[in-house]
Parts: sequence; C-alpha cells; structure tokens
Amino acid sequence: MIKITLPDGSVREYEKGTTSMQVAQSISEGLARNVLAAKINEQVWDLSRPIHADSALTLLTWNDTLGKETMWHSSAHLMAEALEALYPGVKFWVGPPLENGFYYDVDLNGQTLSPADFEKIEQKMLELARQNNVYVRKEISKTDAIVYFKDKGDEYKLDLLERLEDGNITLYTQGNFTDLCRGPHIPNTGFIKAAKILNIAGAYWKGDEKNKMLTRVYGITFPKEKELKEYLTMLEEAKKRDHRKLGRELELFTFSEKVGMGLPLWLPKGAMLRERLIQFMQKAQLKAGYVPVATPHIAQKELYVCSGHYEKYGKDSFQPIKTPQEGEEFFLKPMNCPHHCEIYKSSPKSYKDLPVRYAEFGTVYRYEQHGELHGLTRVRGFTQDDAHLFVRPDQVKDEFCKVIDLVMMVLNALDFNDYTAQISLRDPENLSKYIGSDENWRLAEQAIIDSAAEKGLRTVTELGEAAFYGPKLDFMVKDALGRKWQLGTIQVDYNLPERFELEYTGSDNQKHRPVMIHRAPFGSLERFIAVLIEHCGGNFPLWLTPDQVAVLPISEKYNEYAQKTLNLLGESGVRGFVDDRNEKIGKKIRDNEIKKIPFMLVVGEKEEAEAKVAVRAHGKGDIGTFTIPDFAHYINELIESDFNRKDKE
RNA sequence: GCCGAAGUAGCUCAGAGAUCAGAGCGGCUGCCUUGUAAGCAGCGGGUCGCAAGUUUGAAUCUUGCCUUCGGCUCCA
Repeated sequence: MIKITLPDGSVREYEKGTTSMQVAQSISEGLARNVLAAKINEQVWDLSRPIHADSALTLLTWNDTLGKETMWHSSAHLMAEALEALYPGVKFWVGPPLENGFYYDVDLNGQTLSPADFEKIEQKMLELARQNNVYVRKEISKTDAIVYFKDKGDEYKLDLLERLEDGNITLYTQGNFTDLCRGPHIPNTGFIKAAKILNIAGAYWKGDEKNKMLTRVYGITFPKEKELKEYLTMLEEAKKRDHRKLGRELELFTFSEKVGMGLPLWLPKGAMLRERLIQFMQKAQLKAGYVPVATPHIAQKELYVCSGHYEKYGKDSFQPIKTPQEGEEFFLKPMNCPHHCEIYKSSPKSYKDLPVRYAEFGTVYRYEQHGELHGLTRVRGFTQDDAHLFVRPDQVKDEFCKVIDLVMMVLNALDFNDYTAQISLRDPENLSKYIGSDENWRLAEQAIIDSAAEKGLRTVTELGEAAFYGPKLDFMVKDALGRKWQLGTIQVDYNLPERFELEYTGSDNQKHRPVMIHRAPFGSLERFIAVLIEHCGGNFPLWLTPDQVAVLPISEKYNEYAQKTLNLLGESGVRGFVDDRNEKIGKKIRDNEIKKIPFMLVVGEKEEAEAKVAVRAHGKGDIGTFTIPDFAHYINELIESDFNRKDKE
C-alpha cells in the first residue's frame, strides 16, 4: 500500500500502482469527470500513470492554471494532428501552452496557410476531438525514436532528440498523431469541446534570425463552447481599449507618414494630459530632493564614444548629423545620462554633496527596427521622466528604497495594482562580462533584493538579465490584451562613472568614484500613457483627464449662462468646455457620454434662474443640482480625497 | 530587418475588370428652441497608399516601394 496526501492534508491509502484517475474516482464521480491531470510531488503527471510510492497529490481541473496548461498542451497536439491531416508532409518543431492558449511552430513544406483556412482546421480539430482518442504515453529508446522520426522525415524532431538523453524519452500518441513529448496530457481528446485558431505568424526556428522561418499557428481551446464565446467577447472588449483606437477617438495623439514612422504627434488634449503628468512628477521629485537640469537634444559624437554607446549602438542608430565643419559629427541623443555626467563634472563634489539627483524630462531618439514599432508603446522619439542619482556606495540601498517609494507612489496614484517587479542580476556562470568590482556588484544586488523585499514588492528574479554595467529593477504592467510592458525602471550603473571619470572627495580627503542610479518611474511618457489609456479604458482619473466637465445648454438661449458657468468653474481650477452645438439635449448627453466626459452640467431656464447647474455623472446619470461654487468644491474635494486615500495606502 | 495580412471620405466600412466610387457616423448650412443616450432637411468632402505594367478599359489583375496590423528577432 502507498499513502497519498491530498491538498487538504488528509491521507488516504491505495494499492501500489494506483493511478491518479483511480484516486479521483475514489473521491467523487464529478471530480473524476472533470480532472485533467495530477500534480504528484510538484510534478504534473498523466492521470493514467501508476503511482508507486507515497506521494502528495493534487488533482488538476480546468480551474487550475496547470490544468489549463495541460489541456492546451494536449490541444497543440490535437491541432498538429489536424494540420497533418490537412497539409500532408507538414513538419513540426515545438507546440507549448501559453498563458492563453497554445501555439505550434510548423514547417508547412511549401504549402500556405491563411486565415481563410482557420475554420477548416477548427472543424478538423473538433472532428478528431469527438473521437475521444486517448493520449497514450510510451517510453522509447533514443535509437528507436531516431528511427521513427527519420522515417517520418521530421528533421526538427531529430534536432530535439539530439539533445535528449536516452532512457528519458517519451512519445505521446492520440489518434493518428505521434509526437516526441515529455507530457503530461489530458486523458483523451473528448475534453476539448471548442477550438479556435487565433492567428498565424512567422517565427524563426530556435528564435535565431539566421534560421529558416517557421509558421507559428496560435490557437485556444475550451471544455465548453460557452467559454470560447466568452473569451472571444473578452477579446472584443479588449480591442475597444486599445490605446491606438482610444488615442484617436479621444483626440490625444496621431501619427503622420510625412513626419515619419514611430514619431508621435501630440494633439492639444494629449499634450495637456502629458503636461499634467509632468507636473505631477516634478512636484513629487522636488519633494524627494531632486533638482531639475536641462540638456540639448544633440551632442557631439565624442560624448557617445566616451560613454561607450557609440561603439555598441552607433551603426544601428540614427546616423550622425554633419555640419559645414569638416569632420564634425553630432548625434541625436539616445539617452540623457552622458549629458548628466558632464553636469556632475562641472564642479568638484564632496562626499557631503552626495547624493546628487539630477532630473530632466529628456526627449530621446532611438532607431527602433521597423517591425518593432507599436502605437505609443514602442516609438523612435520619446520623453523619459529621467533622473540620475550620483551616490556613495554606502548610500545605494537607501536611495534605491526611496526610488522604489517614488515608483510605487506613481503606480498607486494611477490605480495600477497589478504589476510585478523584475530583479535582473548577473549571470553567475559568466561573471567576467560585467564591469565594476565584484564587491560593488554584490552590494548593489543585495541592496536591490533587500529593498524590494522591504517594500513588499511582488518580484521575479532573472539571472543574467542585468545590463553589463549594473543590476536593475523593472516594473512590468500588462496592456489590455495581456501583453507585458516595462514601465518604471531603476538601474545601478558602475560603467558611466568609470568612463566619465566621475569623482568626489571623501572624508579621507581621497578621490572616490560615485555610483550612478538611473531611474524613470514612468519609463517614458509615451509608453506610460499608452498603458494608462488601456488600463483605465480611456476613463482617466479626474485630476488627469483632459476635460472634467461639459456644460450643456438646453437651447441657444442659455449659451451665455453656460459660458459664464464654465468661466466661474475655471477660476476654481475646473476645466472643460461648453457644448453649444445646435442639438437637442439628449444628443449632447449621448455624445459626451461617448467621449467619456466625467461630468455633464445641464443648464436651462431653471438653472439660470437659480444660478445652479444640473449635474450628470458619466455612467451614473443625474446626481442632482449644485450651485456653481458647490460643484467646484465637490469636484476638487473628489480629487483631493482620492489623493489622500492613496497617500495612506 | 524577417514571415504573413491589410491600405477606398476625418472615422467605420461596402464596391472584386466596363454606371458617374457608395453608405452610416462626424463636419458645414438652414429649420426647429429643444429637459437627461441619436429631431428634420440640404451641402461639402476622394488623384481608391505611391509608382510602373497588363488591358480597348484598372479602386479591382501583376510587380516594386511606402505605411499600418499580427508575430519573430532586437530593445540603452
């Protein structure tokens, strides 16, 4: 007999060789019907695999992330089977599950696949799924596996096999399809009741652009037709939040082919929103001891030769600007740090002066690859809320903590609650490629780890993701479609102080090298605003939104009173506009609801007589009448209490 | 940069070798003088992304380029 420990802590005894499926059946029939896979001592197993030793067991269903992954991994095999039936000679690379669905990289063997074929593949998948084919696991010797795939002519699988150890190789077969696969899989294809091919894209074999490009087919499946419908509805909703669409509708920004790709043009409403974000940050930075600096948009080539950026990025960036002077070359600045280093050097520094914190909203230009440009999230000209802190090594931890506070304050003020912080450290296998002393690195890495823990950040640690010049902490936020974007970043840098020979005089009257901290809580205004638009669906916080109120006169007769109302509100810092179009009130309300204006102030005969406004809140409807000073007070109070609430959090 | 798809009015889209290139929304003008999610009528608005080619004839077919979109690679 073996002992099986269940997640609730209870222990049951079973015959040696019992399968997870049998355990499920012994618990309840319903569970046995819904279970997809089992977690045995932290490993996910097929339900049909016999258990031979005492184990902790968790039965995984569709409600578990691991259950979904298993289902989607099995679905990738099902899609492969369908593709093989429809496209003879198709060859397969890998087909993993994703956060939402799965993909399979395939070589179509000269055939083509287009969105018009999606339905055909979906139908084939469902047809095969209905056969309730069992996913059969088979252990196989390496030699036999090589013979099998050689026979099949699938060179990609042979490549995979080369790197696998004998005795550790399994095949999975369902219906007519056999794949080299570690598993695990769901019991049979019958669990898959709904399938959708989402899109296709090119993907280099093994992610190397020198290799052949395979076709990556993305799909998703569900155990119920209804869930697929819900998922597709969710995708539609997410598309409505796309910052590129809302940016146009809310008149925030645009692009022009003449100006050039990746170079955003800010419209008046967007520019004002930007301006408010800048002021918000400047206020917070002044409070935190930053001092503003300002630098030009170009610099001589020599500056970037000194910083090392020329050598690393020179040929892949915007090419130099020539002058009538022979041999003179200027570059558009791709970052602000070298300029700030020169500001640091403009006067001698004492240990008592540190930390020095130079802040600048610096616009930088980077020649991003053509295919990489994406709305406002990836552009060629953008403005960073940049600052550089020059600190003594013993101040790194403390300053780092303060910067985390600032980043968290910003994310909190804009209602970003779902973010993760990525700690990027050195690759322990390859320490020689990093610049700076081992001791300083250890100090800085520990400082980052400790500060993040101290602040209670949800973190992931990535070894080898550090820049060559220092470790960093990045704040990642998801957009409406679940794509991850890096917003705020904090980086420790040992390289630039070295290259620019930055110094301060210590208490020992000796010269010392400061440590530099780069930080940008927004990351860039462009990307931040893009993610913010998607995050709030265009319903910006009241303090930030372009127009807080729309004053709606009932008829032309009240246009004058409407304008007077707006002017009075303006004196209290409330901003908006008068909708004096010759339209019925119902139409004006509809239009301004669509434009997501937070408050609509309806004014007519009654209101003018009483010197009041009838207030309608976006998405809520009528909230009563206010005198104008009362309403101004109401709206300002709302903003203030929102800030106060967040300050306390 | 690579693979694939798409570009028609300010926006969303129809037209798929031969009516004169269309609709809705938005815009403008007029009528109405409006009370909480679309009042009525009229008018503008387009070298059908750009260039070349095939054809008696091209928005429509071919090729090249540009831009955008979905991915890949890259990302200071």
